[in-house]
Amino acid sequence: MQRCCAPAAVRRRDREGEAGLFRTLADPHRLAILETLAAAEEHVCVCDFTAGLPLNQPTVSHHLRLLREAGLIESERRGTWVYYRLAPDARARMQAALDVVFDDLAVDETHEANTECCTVPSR
Amino acid sequence: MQRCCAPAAVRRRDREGEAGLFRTLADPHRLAILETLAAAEEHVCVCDFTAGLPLNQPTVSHHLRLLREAGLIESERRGTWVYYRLAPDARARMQAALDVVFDDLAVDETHEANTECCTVPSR
DNA sequence: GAGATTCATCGAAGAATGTCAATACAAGCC
DNA sequence: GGCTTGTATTGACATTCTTCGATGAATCTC
Repeated sequence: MQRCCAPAAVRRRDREGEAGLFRTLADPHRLAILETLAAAEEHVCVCDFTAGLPLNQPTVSHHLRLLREAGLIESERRGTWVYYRLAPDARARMQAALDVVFDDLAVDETHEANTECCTVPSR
Repeated sequence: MQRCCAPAAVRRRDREGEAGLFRTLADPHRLAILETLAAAEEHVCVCDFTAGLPLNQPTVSHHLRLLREAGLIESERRGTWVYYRLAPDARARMQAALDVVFDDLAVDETHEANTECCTVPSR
């Protein structure tokens, strides 16, 4: 009787934070905002997003809030206008989230002895 | 009368595909599956996921289907068991999606003349 | 063939999300 | 002060997502 596979493969670390970061990027309009901010040399006015995106103003504000709460962008008020810019570590944090998933780091911290695995056919 | 900012900042390219990829990673259990497959040397049996994740079997199957439909993982049946592995280009595709957002490439393809920008205060 | 096991699919319930109209808040101007 | 403009928040609705029980499909053993 053999196991179907290596006994304890499944990683069980909590990836809620990384999943939340990816969820923040899981909307094309938020990607457009991030892409705009990443390409902009200066801060970008909210009014540019309300004018440039096919969304109403409250929806734009909603997406900006989600990005801000995720720590990916930062805001600054200048008089009547509010300007947004990419957070300095935005890209690094997204890259780190990706690396956590695809790099085989931290080997012994997440395994669990899965002693009731299936058996393998003769094949 | 001055503009509040550079006239045509907002990117308007369709990022539905990239957003869909990020949405696929926007769940901690799917991240655990990907992380497991990335760390595994061999293919991983579905039974390992149903045993190792705090989810019922139909839910595990659902997540595997989403990952498979996104092209991030591949399946292979061996007799009764089904084995999954990371798609060869999975990481590269996620990296490309990230780069599209944060790299300032393809400068002239996405701008739109936003001629009705706000004005800037004297400051 | 019948029965058992593994995995996928279906259908439904609850939660989360995207969107917008209405409204509130903040700042500048008269 | 009141008025106007830019932005944020609230409340509601429709859609999507996560989850699970029930069921179906595929394969193996007897």
